[in-house]
Amino acid sequence: MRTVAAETRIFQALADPSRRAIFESLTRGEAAVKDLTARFDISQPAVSQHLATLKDAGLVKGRRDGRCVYYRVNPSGIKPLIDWIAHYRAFWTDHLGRLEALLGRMGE
Amino acid sequence: MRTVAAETRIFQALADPSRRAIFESLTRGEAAVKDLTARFDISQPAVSQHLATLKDAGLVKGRRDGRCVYYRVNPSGIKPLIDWIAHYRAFWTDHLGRLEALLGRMGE
DNA sequence: ACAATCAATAAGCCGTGCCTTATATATATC
DNA sequence: GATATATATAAGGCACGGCTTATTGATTGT
Repeated sequence: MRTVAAETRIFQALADPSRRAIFESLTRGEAAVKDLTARFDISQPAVSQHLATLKDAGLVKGRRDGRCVYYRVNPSGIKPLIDWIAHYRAFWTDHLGRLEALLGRMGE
Repeated sequence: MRTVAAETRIFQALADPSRRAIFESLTRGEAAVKDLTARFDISQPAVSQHLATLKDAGLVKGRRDGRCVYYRVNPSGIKPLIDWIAHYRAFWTDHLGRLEALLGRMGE
């Protein structure tokens, strides 16, 4: 088994629409596997497998509470992704305005 | 054939290590297919296929000059990716410091 | 026109990815 | 302890992705 770069795991994890939808759903708040299974039109094992992939990429974390396992976004998980983009900042300096506006909103 | 979201195409395009390496190589400057073929240990058709995928995702652009076709990064190509990340900014506010530093460097 | 160079396309192989159903494991309840 | 609920794992099917070699297309030069 080969070691895979963090960026590769993150890009691969977010490349699948179903998995990205699950991740986006979790950004709206913590949710149990059964909640996500109810939300999407795929089987419970499929949801668990997607969550395992997201967890392996460091994008989410799981917490068991009784019978349920609640998943939530790991805020620092997308750091490698941000770092990767920042590394090629020379190519998106034209987005500077957008970023400044973003920083402004974040200061509120 | 199904329509695929822009973010999906971008994530999928950057998920493959070889393809991401080609993209990163292009951030160092324009290059012809033959240059990239010499740089990486894959066949010329493989390089062309990767470039087609990157182009389809809007990440690169091609320009023919004589027999050679030169590819370069499309600066606005990663905008959907930045927008996607920004949409979940609530989860990376802890990276604010890094971003501010980044903006500082970009102002130089 | 012919030959040489560069790139794209075609066809096929093979591994991987995502889904399913079936089963196992863990926890709670009766 | 037995049953029910919640999740994870196992196994298999099937499509897709990335690579190869072979070929075609485009451009240049002799």
